[in-house]
Amino acid sequence: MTISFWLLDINYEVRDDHLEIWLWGITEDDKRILLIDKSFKPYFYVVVGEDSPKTREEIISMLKETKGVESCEVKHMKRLRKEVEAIKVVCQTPLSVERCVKRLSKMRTSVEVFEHDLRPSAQYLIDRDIGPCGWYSAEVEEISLPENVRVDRAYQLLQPLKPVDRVDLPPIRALAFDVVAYDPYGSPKPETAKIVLISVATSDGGFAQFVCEGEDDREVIQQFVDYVLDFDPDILVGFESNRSVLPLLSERAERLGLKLTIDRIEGIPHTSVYGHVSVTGRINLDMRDFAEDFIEIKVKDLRNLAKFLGVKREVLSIPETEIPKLWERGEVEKLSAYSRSRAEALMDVFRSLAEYSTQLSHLIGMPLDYVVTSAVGFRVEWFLMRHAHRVGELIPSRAEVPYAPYKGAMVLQPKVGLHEKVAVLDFKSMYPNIMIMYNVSPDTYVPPDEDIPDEEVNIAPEVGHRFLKKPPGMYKAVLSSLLEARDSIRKRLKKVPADSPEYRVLDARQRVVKVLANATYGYAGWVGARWFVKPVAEAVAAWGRYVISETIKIAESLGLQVIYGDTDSVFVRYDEELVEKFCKAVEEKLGLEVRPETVYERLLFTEAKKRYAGLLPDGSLDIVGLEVVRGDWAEIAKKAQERVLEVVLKGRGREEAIKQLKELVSSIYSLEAPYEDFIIWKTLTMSIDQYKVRAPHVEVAKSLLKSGWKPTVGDKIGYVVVKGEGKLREKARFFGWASKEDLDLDYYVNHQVLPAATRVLSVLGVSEEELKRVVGEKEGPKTLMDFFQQRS
DNA sequence: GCGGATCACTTACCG
DNA sequence: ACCGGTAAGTGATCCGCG
Repeated sequence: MTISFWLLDINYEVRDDHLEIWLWGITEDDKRILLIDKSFKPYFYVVVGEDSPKTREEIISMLKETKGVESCEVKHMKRLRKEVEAIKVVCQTPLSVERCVKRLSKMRTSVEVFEHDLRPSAQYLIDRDIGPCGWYSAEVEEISLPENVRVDRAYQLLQPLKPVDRVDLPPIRALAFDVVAYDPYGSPKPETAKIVLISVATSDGGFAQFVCEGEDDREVIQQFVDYVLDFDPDILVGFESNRSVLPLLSERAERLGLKLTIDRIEGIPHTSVYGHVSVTGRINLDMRDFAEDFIEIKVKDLRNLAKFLGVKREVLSIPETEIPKLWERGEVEKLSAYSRSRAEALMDVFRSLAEYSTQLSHLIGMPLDYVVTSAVGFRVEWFLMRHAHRVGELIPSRAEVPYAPYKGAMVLQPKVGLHEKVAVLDFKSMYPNIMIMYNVSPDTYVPPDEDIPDEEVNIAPEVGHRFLKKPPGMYKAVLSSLLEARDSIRKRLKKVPADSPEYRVLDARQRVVKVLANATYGYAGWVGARWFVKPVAEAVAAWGRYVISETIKIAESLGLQVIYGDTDSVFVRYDEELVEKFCKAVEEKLGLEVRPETVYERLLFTEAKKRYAGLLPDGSLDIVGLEVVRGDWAEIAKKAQERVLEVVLKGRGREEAIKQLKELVSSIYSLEAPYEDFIIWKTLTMSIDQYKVRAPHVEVAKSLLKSGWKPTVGDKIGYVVVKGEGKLREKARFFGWASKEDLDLDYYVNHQVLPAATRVLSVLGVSEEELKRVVGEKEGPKTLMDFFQQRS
């Protein structure tokens, strides 16, 4: 029989020394199914070196007598530019693959192995060219449900899956959950914590809450498990569920003698690659991981993510350190409202990202939960591996390569000052297009020791690396398809209102494709990449520098004054006619498309590169690189700088800017400004003991650690600076442990507000000393007496 | 032993 | 666990100084 379904998840099982691929799907008529494919065997390739003391035949016979090897077959493959004869070694299980590779390495013979480090489910998806989150039809035979498997029906797959041409989503059931834990000693630890509250919101509008009433949290956890099994979600939606929530729940359950059987095989969640928690048969999505894709969100909490995605619902916020206090005081209602708002917001967040994430998974071909968790480099690599497989290119195994820096992009020194009417001319996807145009790729690179006529290669400027003009390399093929995908998304984008959440999601999606295309260059220079070839990255950067310097020459020859430039853009005095002429000339001479992306009414440059602010025609400000857009400055300083910028760019003069700054400073000294505006947020990028200097946020993290909290790598530490003697690090306090009255206001004025404001005002000739003097003056009426004195 | 100059470390940004 | 280029603050260290 033939069935049609949407592929949700994939995993593998080894039964009686044989591999089974398990495909979890959703059918059109809302049934959950499991398809078992017993036809797939894990495999790897061996290429025998020319200098190998052992012949290919000897190696084949050695492999054939290794336990678990099914077959060895010599296949004609490609390895970079060369045609090679590779032994395809098909094994019974991943374990037998491992065994073979170990034997080969012991032989001390010159062989290269390929694909031995791909997990079976990954190899299956690549081998069969299947992308998760898409529709497929399958020839199947219904079988009885395997033991403990919780689906409507199970099948054995008889023939390879065939893709079905439809893009809609099936009726996905999603369950969002929020967990509140109580630990008298700080961060919830399995030994001392108890789960006191779990809120659950479902895609059909359901809501439930389980509150701890007894001695321990046994019942709460059991109620949650029962609810999950009863609702039977396809997707579990959580926040920080990978890093903390699910591990905590699992361990608590274990300690209580319970099993957190929330998957579809009556097993328990298990941590797999990249710290992701797998729940077999379902997709476990941690919305915290999504936040990483949105660079606009500085402090990546649920509230900010929801806000960014246009979620209307209010997300209540309680600092982590307050939760134990509330529970101890019996303020369950507060906690319950807080948790409910989070679960429901999570559901909303999921709704607004469902389309985006599934498209991403399908486009890259990675399972949904991995694609969200994985770093950009792995997404690029996955995409490349699928392409390689299609064209018979061997996928290299990951190797350890030492770090090798190289020269990157060119950045011009900006012309300091306030400029009128400035156009920014951007190259459209410069690096990808350079790679396409000059066919720069690992499989087109010609090493220096090879003899080849000059007319057959493109030679990179400065560095001299050579790349075959023909045939097209991997990067050219892959990038062309990505750029096309982006264009089609952008066409859809134009049909959607610009202020709708849908617009933002589509926009994010096209950005992901763009990021993926742009990351291909970064991938090429990443030492961890399977296809790391330094000359590829080096050549692309060199061509980039060539292109931008030629572009500057063209601009200047046309009489356009270049004010600034960075990597793939030039800033020029705007002149409609000249700019048009310029774009044409660049395209003609360099073969790359350049376009005026924005025209600023006014633009301010300090002497620093990568930092400027411009006034757009619609009256809004575009601020780049300055403190306003940085997440590690106190809000109060950012506000001050933004105000000053607005006044200056809108031409209201430096006196007005200084006046507004004075107002702001006095609002600091009078304690009118809200406490949150004084918090400085900095990321803990290493574990605490790895730091070589005692930075303020690290000292604060240490103090948190002392009182039982466990700040972990990646956490944003929020601190304020309080009155007192000594170094800054001695005056930094966790924001939850200080109040307005403790703040060292002079620090904020002299080290936050004034430097940020001076950065801008110095362009207009105001020095920090002058500003300090002016701002420090007594301003405005303070008392009745002052008031009358001023008027007289 | 002190205080400014310089270096090193750290974070976050740009494209 | 994507690249190099860049700014900027704070801590750590250097160095002259009778």
